Amino acid sequence: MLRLSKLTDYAVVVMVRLAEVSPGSNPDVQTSPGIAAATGVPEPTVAKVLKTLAATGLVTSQRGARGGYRLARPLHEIPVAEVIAAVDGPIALVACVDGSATECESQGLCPVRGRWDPVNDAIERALSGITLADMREAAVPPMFRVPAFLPAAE
Amino acid sequence: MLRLSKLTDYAVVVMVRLAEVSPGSNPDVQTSPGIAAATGVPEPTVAKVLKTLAATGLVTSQRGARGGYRLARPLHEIPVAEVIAAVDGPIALVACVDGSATECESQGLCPVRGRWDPVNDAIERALSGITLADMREAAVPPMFRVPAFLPAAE
DNA sequence: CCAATCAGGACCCAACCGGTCCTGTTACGG
DNA sequence: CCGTAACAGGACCGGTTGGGTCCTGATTGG
Repeated sequence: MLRLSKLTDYAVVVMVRLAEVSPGSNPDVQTSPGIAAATGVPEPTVAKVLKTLAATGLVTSQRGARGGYRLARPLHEIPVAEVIAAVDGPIALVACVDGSATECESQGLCPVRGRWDPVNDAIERALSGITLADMREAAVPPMFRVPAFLPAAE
Repeated sequence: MLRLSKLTDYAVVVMVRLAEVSPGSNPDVQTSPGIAAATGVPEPTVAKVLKTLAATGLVTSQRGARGGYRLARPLHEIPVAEVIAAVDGPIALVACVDGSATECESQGLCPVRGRWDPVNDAIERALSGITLADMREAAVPPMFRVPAFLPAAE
């Protein structure tokens, strides 16, 4: 249940990687192929995710040669809710949440008419309280952290 | 995002209807066709949902002639989380939550290894705090409440 | 004994998601 | 000034999964 798309998962991975950018290294931006190599996520998918994130302003992009992506804000200022909303669309568990009044065919007797709203709100709040920084800190013991290498393909 | 299946929505509708059972009327159980007629949800779908709910013990069933379904517990004792878990399976946002260690192909560098757990837990808690009774009370002004009639089909 | 109703499958269709690719457009660097 | 590297933003296609229907038992009341 509550299946959120794999793309969202990738988005988190990519953004965390974006934050782990070489401390004071050459460029302050990272390219799609670079991130793909570092994370193991297929390159086209990385590009797609990055483009989506850039469209919503979660990351900023630098076009042209020597271009790349960069975090718009530090990890601890980015709630998971924003990432999810950016990739998967707005937080909404069921089809008839608010906007679409024309949806319900049996509108007269639909007993949940907007009833999921408190649930949505509760989840929204829960998700807004967790930032990407929290996700980086938590879980995974440091011993499992890999420095980021490996060409991913073959 | 966070798309939960339409079946879950139906489940809530059906269970609320099950609770709105005629106060002290003829049978204390309701049949699938009856609920379908009252809610507008297609009858086979209602039957399917009811069977699933019965399998998880959220509703009890009476077989044979004059049989039907009945709530196992009052609405205010049933958190939405239980309904969701019953219909849509366990609460898990991403594929690699805990059990499956063989999932991650690029296991060595998967940077979110179990990182969604706190998020899952937060949602789980949020969902456990809301009961079906809350959903019935909230939203929808009483003026929109319909007594339940209409054969649904034509 | 018959009819009504639940039980539990199998099954099919459609929508959506994941993933790839292609064609601009921008800007750095020589 | 030109070539190249990288983002932008589509279109597109295939696989998976959920939504929905139906059929065949099993059970119980009249």
